[in-house]
Amino acid sequence: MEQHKIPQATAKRLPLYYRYLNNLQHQGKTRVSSQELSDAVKVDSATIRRDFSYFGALGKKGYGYNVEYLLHFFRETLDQDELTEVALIGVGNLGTAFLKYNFLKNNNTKIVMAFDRDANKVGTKIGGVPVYHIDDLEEKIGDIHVAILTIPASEAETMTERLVENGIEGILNFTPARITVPSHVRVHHIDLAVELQALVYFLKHYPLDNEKGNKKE
Amino acid sequence: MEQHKIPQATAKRLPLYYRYLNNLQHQGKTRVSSQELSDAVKVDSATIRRDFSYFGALGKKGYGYNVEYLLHFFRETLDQDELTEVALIGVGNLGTAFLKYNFLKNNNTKIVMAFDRDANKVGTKIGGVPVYHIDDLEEKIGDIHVAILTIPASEAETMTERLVENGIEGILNFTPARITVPSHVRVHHIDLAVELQALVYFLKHYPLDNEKGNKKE
DNA sequence: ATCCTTTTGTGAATGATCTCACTAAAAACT
DNA sequence: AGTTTTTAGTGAGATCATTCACAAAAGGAT
Ligand SMILES: NC(=O)c1ccc[n+]([C@@H]2O[C@H](COP(=O)([O-])OP(=O)(O)OC[C@H]3O[C@@H](n4cnc5c(N)ncnc54)[C@H](O)[C@@H]3O)[C@@H](O)[C@H]2O)c1
Ligand SMILES: NC(=O)c1ccc[n+]([C@@H]2O[C@H](COP(=O)([O-])OP(=O)(O)OC[C@H]3O[C@@H](n4cnc5c(N)ncnc54)[C@H](O)[C@@H]3O)[C@@H](O)[C@H]2O)c1
Repeated sequence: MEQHKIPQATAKRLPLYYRYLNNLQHQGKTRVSSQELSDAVKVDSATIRRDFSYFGALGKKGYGYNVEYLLHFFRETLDQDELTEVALIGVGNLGTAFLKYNFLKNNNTKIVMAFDRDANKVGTKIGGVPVYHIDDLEEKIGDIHVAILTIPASEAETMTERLVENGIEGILNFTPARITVPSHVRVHHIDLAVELQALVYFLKHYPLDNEKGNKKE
Repeated sequence: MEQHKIPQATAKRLPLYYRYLNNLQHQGKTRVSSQELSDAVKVDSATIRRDFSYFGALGKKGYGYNVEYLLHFFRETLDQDELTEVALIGVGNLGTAFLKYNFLKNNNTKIVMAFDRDANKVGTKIGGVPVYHIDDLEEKIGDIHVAILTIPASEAETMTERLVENGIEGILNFTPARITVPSHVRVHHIDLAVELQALVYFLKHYPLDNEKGNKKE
């Protein structure tokens, strides 16, 4: 609850850095420069150095960064040791895919329960995660504070109210609905149809160069 | 290939506006104010007016915007009449979910074919979309220029090269790998594990207000 | 026709993020 | 030990995006 100084843009890149540093460590690399990192994660090297600098001087001039040290540092900063439990609401196409995916790899989050209103799904386990009836939400949710929302858009608003009443403070919303929440609740929207449409729009209206080279975003 | 003036941030919101305006029309509404729109899509009303203003004066002072006219205008701007065909690479958990989802609702994009290397999947149809063997990519891809990538991260770099050689210019990448592409190719990353981790990070480190009200992002 | 209300469109201020370009420190080399 | 090379950290400026706040236009009412 401390660091107010880290820009949101930086915070969003931290998990990315963290994951790549993990890869490096598994490969046995002990040092890395901002330029190498830049090539790998496709973020400008100056931006990477700036990002790291918000946490103090983590590197050594003329040497780069020590992978081990950086990882150790980020593990603390990103609370990697502390597991955050997540509930998934709506075991449909998308929800099922998430349940089968192991978010725990390089990650400190775990889906520990799922809810649906379809009696055929209730009682089963998908990817090791138990599926409960949505009517039992109040009973089962415990002190989980993060939810993934993968129900039809028409259900989103009502469900959100219910989730918030039951202590949810963070929602990853895959529904196209733009849900309304009290100000202490944080919602991140991932709108796949919009992403696809935006990509197509950029392709048509923002022509890129025609030569070799790299571009991000 | 004209409007260079529209900020990327604006371009990304256009599909969102478009979809909501469609809803309004189906509800029979003929006019809408920037404030109403703001409440619905959770974007500041001044931002909405600014966004629209890049396209000229689309509204009337003291009245708002005519839904029909705005829709007509966006339909042209977003090339809604022109269907963009998309290929999906990797019919696994996530890929299957996308195939079963109808992106065409309020949308001008359609997944028309999928590829996998798993013989059990090849030859089937999922959500009406034929699944071909990845070896037949060159033969089947035709002049599709947009691909959705849902294969394992380890395959991403090689597959990307292959896609680009076969005319792909836009990639929606769900793989954690940050792929390298020539500069005429556009990649949008959607990294679900990062999104989840970022949400958790924000929850822990960026406490929000404690009272009632709305907040976006 | 006049007045009051609504709501756009936008100049200017603010805020956020990114990037250049340089200093200084450490490493690597000779 | 001295020289060269590498590379972090950062001040300052550039770029991009959001928001304020208000004049002007149009609608609606009487
Ligand atoms: N599948 C995709 O590729 C995709 C793409 C973009 C957006 N989305 C959005 O993601 C959401 C889920 O999509 P999907 O394809 O998985 O849909 P789906 O219909 O396959 O799954 C929805 C699930 O939610 C359950 N459900 C419905 N109402 C519920 C309630 N009140 N409480 C608990 N469970 C309830 C249903 O039983 C079903 O299992 C939708 O809002 C959709 O618009 C999906
Ligand atoms: N499922 C999720 O919720 C989730 C979440 C975050 C990220 N991801 C990422 O999305 C990607 C796909 O995830 P998934 O869960 O669907 O994986 P998956 O293993 O279920 O599916 C991968 C599919 O790709 C196919 N494939 C593998 N190599 C191929 C190749 N060279 N050519 C063609 N097809 C090939 C496989 O046969 C399989 O059907 C992964 O990179 C994963 O990290 C998935």
